[in-house]
Amino acid sequence: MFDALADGNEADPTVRPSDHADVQINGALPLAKRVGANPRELAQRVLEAGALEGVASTADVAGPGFINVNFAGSFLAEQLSDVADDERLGVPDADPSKTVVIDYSHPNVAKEMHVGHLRTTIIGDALTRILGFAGHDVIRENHIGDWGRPFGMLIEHLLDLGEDAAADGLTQGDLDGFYRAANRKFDADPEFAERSRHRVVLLQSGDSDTLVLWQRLVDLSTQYFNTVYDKLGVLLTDDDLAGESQYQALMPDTLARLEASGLLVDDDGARVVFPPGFTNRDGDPLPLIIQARTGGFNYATSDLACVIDRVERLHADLMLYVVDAGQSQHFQMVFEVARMAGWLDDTTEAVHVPFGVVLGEDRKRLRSRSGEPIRLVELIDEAVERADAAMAEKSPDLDAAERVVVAQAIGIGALKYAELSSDRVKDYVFDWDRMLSFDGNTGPYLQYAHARICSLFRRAEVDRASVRSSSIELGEPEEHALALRLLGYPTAIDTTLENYSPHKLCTYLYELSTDFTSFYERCPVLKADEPTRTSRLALCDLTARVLAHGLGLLGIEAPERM
RNA sequence: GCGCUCGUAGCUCAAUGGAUAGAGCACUUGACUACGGAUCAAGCGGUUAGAGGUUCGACUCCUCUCGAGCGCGCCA
Repeated sequence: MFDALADGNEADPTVRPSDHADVQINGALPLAKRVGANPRELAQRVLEAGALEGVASTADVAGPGFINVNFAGSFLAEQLSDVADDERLGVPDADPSKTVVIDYSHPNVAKEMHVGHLRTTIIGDALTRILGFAGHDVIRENHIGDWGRPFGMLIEHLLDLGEDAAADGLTQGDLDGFYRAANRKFDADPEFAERSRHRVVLLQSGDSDTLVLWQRLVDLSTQYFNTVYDKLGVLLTDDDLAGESQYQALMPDTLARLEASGLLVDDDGARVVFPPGFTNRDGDPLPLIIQARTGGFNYATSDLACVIDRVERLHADLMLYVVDAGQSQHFQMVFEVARMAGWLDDTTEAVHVPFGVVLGEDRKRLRSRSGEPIRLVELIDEAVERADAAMAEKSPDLDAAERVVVAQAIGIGALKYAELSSDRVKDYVFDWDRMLSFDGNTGPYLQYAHARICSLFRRAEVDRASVRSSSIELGEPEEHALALRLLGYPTAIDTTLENYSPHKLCTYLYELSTDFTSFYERCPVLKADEPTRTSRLALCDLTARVLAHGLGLLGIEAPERM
């Protein structure tokens, strides 16, 4: 629709929202500079070309050469009815569609899940849903920590406790207790420590009895993780498990391939690769250690094996690693080595999607009063309890069974939305009252806007599907603004995926909600005469659909009443 | 010491190099026997940590300084 600007001139075709009009078009400024013309005159010529006929109600040149456009109501209404008929709400299918492997959550076997896991799990899950809806082929990989030296002591501790007792503790969610007890014994009891070291050797050599015990630990832990995933409502299942153990067999080959490529260097008995540009404390080149002096492999090796596997077996075009920001140098080095070895290139890309720390009110890393990290399940349960208490107070007429379901949706939704609504790379302050507030950029506020629309339809006693194809008139400014916002959904998804930033989608949905409530205050729906009533119902219907859909992409439910 | 990330209203957060830096909370005021007030409208509040630079235009890009967090060789 703005071809006049592009016109083969490589002008910036960007159309963006503006305070001064529905949208502003800035392309005339850079274009004028390139061709040495006066930007205002150029913009004027663009307008006179007449491409906005039937689209704009007003279009004029402003400031240094912006083109301000206000859309004609009839044009917006036409676009809206196309979107209303579209299952995808106007969002096009990705072209090309990529195979995206996304690595997130990755808890450790026989260790508790904490707030850090909450971030990777929630952000990863939202990105999975958004990428999938956008039309990509998404493969989830939960790279659990199920291998390594601690497993010697964990297995011995399992034997000492007896399998049944151990199973009780682990499935009850006392993973830290189990781990700490094993660790204490390891430090205090030389005989236990010796058994543990021997057990590691057995595990690594593939001793079948040991593997059975190891598998038992893994099964108990993943069973527990699944209860957490279930509470959280995330997509991960056992099918997505791709633990470190699974890459052990690939590591000798990874080493061999690095050796064959000539990248591998012997350094003080260890086998390493020196990616350029990394230095250590003393200013010397910093190596990525592939094989330790002891002959053992490192997590760098495992991550490289992982890259190879994802590229060659899964045919990934894009690999996302939703891992805390503290790992960023590690990933830079791993990816650099993978590029040097030719496993990654311009068409096969690996991206670290980092996130910051969760802070307490004191702006320090969130801890419990005793200084321990807070267990994820406790956070989840408290979120639901707090939501339930709010329901009891504010919606006493909701029946008990429904309240249980809705409290889940609101509590979990609030928790997730708080994670997702600020820029993931920054640290964020955890605050129950703020996240559960019904005012501001929160989950409950968005859910409330949706529930109000559902309520409207219950009272209207009309079938939502029947108003869907009705024609829409945009008389009031609030209707116009809401329409414009609704048409912005595809762009919101696009910008969200540009940098894998779910908070962009959150911001869009929040703005949609505020636009809706402004409309709702100013424009009576049920009391309006026809055809305005039906037109407004159609606007409401589309708003609710976009809200519910967008929340769905964030992994958040949109209850019909609350 | 080196590297990465961050620094925006009192607080919590936004702002694909575009016009007068926007929201929510808090504070002040207005609307209501309410299509769910769990709301809406408005006011107050800024040297975007500081200094240079690039640009028609900088919170955004570059350089330096200050401050905070994290990482920096055989754990994962």
